[in-house]
This record gives sequence, C-alpha cells and structure tokens, in this order.
Amino acid sequence: MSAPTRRERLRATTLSEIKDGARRLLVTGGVEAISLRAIARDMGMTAPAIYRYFPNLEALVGALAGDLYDELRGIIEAARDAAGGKPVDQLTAMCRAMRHWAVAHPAEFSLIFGNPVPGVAAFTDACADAEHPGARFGAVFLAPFLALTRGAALPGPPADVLHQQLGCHLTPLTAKHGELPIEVAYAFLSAWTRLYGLVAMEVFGHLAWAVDSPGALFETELAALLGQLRGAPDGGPPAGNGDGPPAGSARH
Amino acid sequence: MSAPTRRERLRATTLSEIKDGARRLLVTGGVEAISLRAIARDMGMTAPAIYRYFPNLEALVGALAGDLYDELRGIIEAARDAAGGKPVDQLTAMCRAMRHWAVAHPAEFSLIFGNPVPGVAAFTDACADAEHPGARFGAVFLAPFLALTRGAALPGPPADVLHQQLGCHLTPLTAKHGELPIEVAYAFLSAWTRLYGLVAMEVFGHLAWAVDSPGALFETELAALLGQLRGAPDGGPPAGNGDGPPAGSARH
DNA sequence: TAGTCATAGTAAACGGCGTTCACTTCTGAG
DNA sequence: CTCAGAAGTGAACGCCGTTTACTATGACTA
Repeated sequence: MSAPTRRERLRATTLSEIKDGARRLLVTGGVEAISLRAIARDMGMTAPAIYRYFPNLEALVGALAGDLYDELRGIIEAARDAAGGKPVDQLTAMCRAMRHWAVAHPAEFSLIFGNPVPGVAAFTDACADAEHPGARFGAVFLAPFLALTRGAALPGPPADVLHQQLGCHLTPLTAKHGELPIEVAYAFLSAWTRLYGLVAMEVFGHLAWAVDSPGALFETELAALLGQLRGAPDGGPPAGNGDGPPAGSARH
Repeated sequence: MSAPTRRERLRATTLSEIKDGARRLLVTGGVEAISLRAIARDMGMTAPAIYRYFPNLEALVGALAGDLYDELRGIIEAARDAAGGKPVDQLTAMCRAMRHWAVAHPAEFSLIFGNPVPGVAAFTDACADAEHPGARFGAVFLAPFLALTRGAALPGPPADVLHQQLGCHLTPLTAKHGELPIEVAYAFLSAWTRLYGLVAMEVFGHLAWAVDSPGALFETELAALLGQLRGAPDGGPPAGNGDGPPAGSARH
C-alpha cells in the first residue's frame, strides 16, 4: 500500500486538477459557472473524460464542497491552536478566522453555507450522522465553548424553562456529545446562529444597506457575545491578543 | 389613464402569467430550474416571445425577486397590524410571520435572502439608496423596534464604546432614519442578524444536524431576544397572544 | 372607412451545456 | 508477451439562452 503505481499517481493528479479547475470557475463565476466542458477545456481534455472521475457534475460539486469544509475547518483549528490556552481567546480567534475566510472566499462560503445546491445538498444529507461536515464544525467550536462556559452563569432562560420549551428537540446535538446540559446546548446554538447570521449577511451583501464596515460590526458583536457568555456586563473587548483587529475596520 | 386599452390588459396578464410560471419552476426545482423555454412551453408559447416582456432571464428573475420582497413585506405588515398596539407583540408577530413564510416557501426565501443570484444581485444593487428592498424591510422592523426600546436599557456595550468601535460606520442606516442613537442602531442590527441567522440556518438545512424541531428553538430564541431588549432577566415568554405557538413544534 | 405602424408572436439558427455511447490507446499485471 | 481494464476521444441527443428575420394583428389616423 505504500508505493502507489504510476497510474494511481496520474489519476490522483488529474483528479486534483479537475477540482482545482472547478474551484477556479467557482471563484470567478459562482456555482453556476462550474461546467464540465470548461474544466476539461482548461485541462486540454474533453468533457466525457471527467466521467472517469466523477459520476456527474453534481458529485463533483459535492466533492468540492467537502474539500472546502475541510479547508475551513483546518484554518479554524490552526487559529485556535495559535491563540493560546484560554478558551475565550481561542473562541475569539476561531470566530475571526471564520469571518476572515468567508469574506476572502465568498463563493466558497456561499457553496457550503448558503442555499442548498443539488450536489451539496446530497453531500450534506449523505453523511447525516457522525461525519456530517456541519457536525464536525460544531464539534470544533463546541470544545472551547464548553471550556469557556463551564461553571459560568449562561444568559438565556433557566434550565427548567429550556426543558419545557425545547424538551428533547436537541437530541441530535446532545446525542453526539455525551451529557450536554441543556442550557449549554442552547447557548451554543444561540451563539452559533448569531455568528452565522452576521457572517452570512455580510458575505451575501444583505448588510450593505445599513453598515459601512461590516468588520467593525462583527468585532462589536463578537465582543458582546463573548462578554455575555462570561457573564460580563457587556463591557470591554475580549482580550484581542491574537491576529485580528480588536476594534479595526476590516476591509472587504 | 384610468381605462387601460385591450392591448395593455393582454400584456399585463401575459406578464403575470410569465412570472407565475417562473415562480412555479422556482418552487419545484430551485432557481436554476427557471428557464425561458420551460415557462413558454407551459404557456403554449415559444421562448423568444418572452423577450417582449423581459430583456433576458436575469431580469425576469430580478423582477420575481422584487415581487417576493413585496409579498413578504405585506405579510409581515399584516401580522404586525393584527398583533395589537404593544410593540413587543408586534415584533413577536412579525418575527413569527417571517419565519413562517420562510419555512413555507424555502425556494422563495433562498432567492431573496440567500446567495446573490446574478439577476437578484443586479436588482439589489440597482436600488441601493432609499428603495432598497432590504432597507424597506429594515424600516418595517425598525418602527416597532424603536417603540419597544424607547427608554429601555439596551443590552450591549455602552454608547461611548459603541461610538469608538463603530464610529460612523452605521451611517447608511442612520442617514435613512433621522437621528438614530447608536446604541439603538447597534441593538437593531444585532437583533436583525440574529433573526436572519436563525431562520436562514433552518431553511438552508444547516441546523438539522443539531436540532430536531427548529420551531422550538426559534420560539426560545425569540423569547430570549425580546426579553433582553426589554431588560427582562431572560424569563418568561413575551406574551404570545397572537397567532403563533408560544412553545410549539412547528412542522417543516 | 382605408391605411399605416408598432406590437406580439413564430421559426430557424448559433453556440454552450450535461450526458451517453461506441471506439481507440495505453498501462500494468500475470 | 498477452490481455483485461483504465483513460481518453469524437459524435450525437436533447436541453438551454439568445438573436435574427419574418408574419399576423390590434390600434390609431387621414
């Protein structure tokens, strides 16, 4: 298994060249610009040859989405590892890395976090249990979140109200991560949807009518969110020691 | 100007028939399923005839997006008007109406609130100042929001910190609505992005890995959000007197 | 009423697309 | 050396958006 044959090497390079071409088209023209004929043309091939590597266009787009999930997850994990040991700094760096990647790669972000595209939807549904890419994302954010909120007075309704309102509707989340207190699970989902809403609205252009520099709004919102989690009175910034600007004006 | 000629009447009906067909295709197959040839086929026409009504496919999709904006805005305004005079009840009803429409019409929601689609992006950029559809949406939510938060102790950083961090980056929003205190503008944007993130994640299927009944999470989150705005200690539900379920399990 | 003219529609065509099928070339294992 | 299978080609089918030339017809005017 150690020595790949010559054919296997050629196949691997061709496969990655196909996905590189697909991503180039995605970046320049959006999802609908990805076409087998254009990819093959850029490679000096003909379109039917791609069918030796993917059963159809949708499967190619799905595989591309999977690669993008892994890429973003790696970036976020790297930001976490470079942020020191304090959970609040780790979470801050991870959220900033997420936004930074999304703003720098809007087409890629749209592919994996926007409208379900046929290929991506199939890819998302196919691995719905343990290896779901969204679930792995959640797990990455969940660990420092748990560390941060351990023993803290979380915002939101008290546990009994949560049990009454949410009941067992969070089982898909709690079943994956052992015994997760319901107030922690709720606080995590609340924070995750807040982060998503902020980043997605910026990337999709739905914030341009109201905000001049979305980066500033993001930093303010991030500070408020992490401050609320720690029970702070919504005060100062969360120790922006890492790479991101504590109160800057990120450029798009 | 009162009596439209026969030709004008025919033209109007044909135009709405075209948009009806486009919407039908949008609902059944997503944005990429909208095709001039399919619309014309359903109408018993040929595709080039549609060019008498729209310069190209993108313009048709943009017009459809504009209609959907108006439809959703009308529904939200109706929910507001049916919710009585208390701002908190109005906001509750409006948020519920927004989610209800989004869940009931995922394709339409995706078209106007998801990834920028060529035609929709052009439509969105074209009227970027006063008549921006997102801006009119914001205005609809802004009025009861202002009434609710008047004199209340808003969550989030104090005004001086906001001035330092956000500075004049909120001018696109404040310039449209007179003198808007910066803490109100920030609280409004924070609430709006939270609502968007919650609804968009549910509609796009990005919440299925964690939550069983997104409706329950929505109700909990909505109660917490409105409770925070009123300065309440994150307690009881916000007087669900209207139509929506106070703690129900909305079906998808 | 007869004439004119813009309007609404058609048919044909062009290029691009995903996908299939028959066919050729070439690699690598026995 | 042989040969099965992998990789790639070319042609074709049906779909698509869009353009062009052309026709019928409703509406206004002399």
